[in-house]
Amino acid sequence: MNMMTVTRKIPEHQAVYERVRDMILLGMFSPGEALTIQGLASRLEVGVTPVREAIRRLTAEQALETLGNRRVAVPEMTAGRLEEIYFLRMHVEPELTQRAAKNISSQQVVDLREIDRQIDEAIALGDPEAYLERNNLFHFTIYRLAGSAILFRTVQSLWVQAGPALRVVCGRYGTANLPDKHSTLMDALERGDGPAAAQSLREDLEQGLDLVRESIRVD
Amino acid sequence: MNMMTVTRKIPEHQAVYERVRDMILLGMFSPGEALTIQGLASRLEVGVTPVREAIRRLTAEQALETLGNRRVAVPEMTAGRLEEIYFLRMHVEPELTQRAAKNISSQQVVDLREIDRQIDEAIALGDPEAYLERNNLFHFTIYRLAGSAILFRTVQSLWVQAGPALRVVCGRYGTANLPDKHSTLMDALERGDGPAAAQSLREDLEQGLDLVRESIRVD
DNA sequence: TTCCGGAATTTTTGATCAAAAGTTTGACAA
DNA sequence: TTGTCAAACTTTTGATCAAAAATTCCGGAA
Repeated sequence: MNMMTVTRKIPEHQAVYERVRDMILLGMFSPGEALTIQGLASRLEVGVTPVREAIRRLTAEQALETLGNRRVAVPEMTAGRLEEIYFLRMHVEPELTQRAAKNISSQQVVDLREIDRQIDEAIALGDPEAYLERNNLFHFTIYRLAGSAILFRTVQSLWVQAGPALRVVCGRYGTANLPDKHSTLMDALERGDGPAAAQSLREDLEQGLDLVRESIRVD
Repeated sequence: MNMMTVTRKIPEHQAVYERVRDMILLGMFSPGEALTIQGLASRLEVGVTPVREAIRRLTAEQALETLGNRRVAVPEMTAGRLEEIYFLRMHVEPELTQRAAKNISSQQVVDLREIDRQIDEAIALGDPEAYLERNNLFHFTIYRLAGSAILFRTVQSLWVQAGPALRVVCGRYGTANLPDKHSTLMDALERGDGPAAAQSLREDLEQGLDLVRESIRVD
């Protein structure tokens, strides 16, 4: 048995997985960009073995696609892929939000409002990096409160898949007209009104979808 | 360029991944059972490296869970997990079925009817292995026709997660009262009636869910 | 020029080894 | 008997190497 609650040192492959996933999530690779194991290994200054394992996880999550010839790449966003991703998001994320509304504390609402303030700040400053990072934190803070591990990880995978395309949108149109349905969402969460929270989220998603759709059409 | 369509030799880690996934899918491990990399490697008569990569993919798909202490195990089925899995299945699988209804050919309907006959045979013979294998083939043959890669892989992951619990159900109650909503489903597919096909599938899923719910409650 | 073929280079893949981490066993004390 | 502790054993992990596979590069033919 293990008496103390020890801070377990996480394995390198796990750390590498998280780093690369966050890099994809924040759009640090362009859609279509090919990744090499060795390239990542030298870039991240780690051995090649942990990178291999991280890559396998990311391909399993469809964050990367295998190119047949033993290579992996960030998938190109197509209209079909986009619709599939948002089909799922549109079903799962409102549900998670609704579940979160049952569990949220008033302190957590305060914290969320602070994160939302930082989002608005990032939009005002035109800082897409910060926007994506804070927006991600905002939503996943809520989703974690739902206490639904399987739905949570499914949504995580969907965000990673959408990440590169989202980044392109921000780069192309700037942060000026990015959606902010967050205040009505938080009002609903504060009252513990699950259905209303879910509805706000649907609208938030719909807005995001429209932006990406537009950006796809242009290509 | 590559003129000929060559039969590319798949890497070992890919083959191992598929083998272990199918083993989980067919319930060859019990819920809660711990798996070791070395154990799998010697059991499958392969090296340890490919097994490691396969394990990473399977944990990413939530087919296996990491036990904190660097070990992996087949997750125990809980009421909460079950509801989450079926929440997703209930949204995604009818959609895939509906999409498939648009694309299916009459020859493919004939093939499906043959698979369904084999399912009935397996039920009659009380052969859970064959039942699970053929039932899997039946549904995924349909899902593949939808031509929706992301939804397809999401459902694949959900089936692997449900696999061990399904196997327990078959083992406990036998194959006698297993659902067969397949004939109405195929009639709908044959007419290209997407909504009706989706509805049959919902009923099929509901029946399966009830069975597993029952088996969880007993534990 | 463009296209083809093959050498040179790079990358992936799987085995193997040593170190780190985790589990089991068994002796010994209470 | 029960509980504790350390030694023995097993497993995971990450680096490294050789072989296989893929890509790039380059010279020569059309």
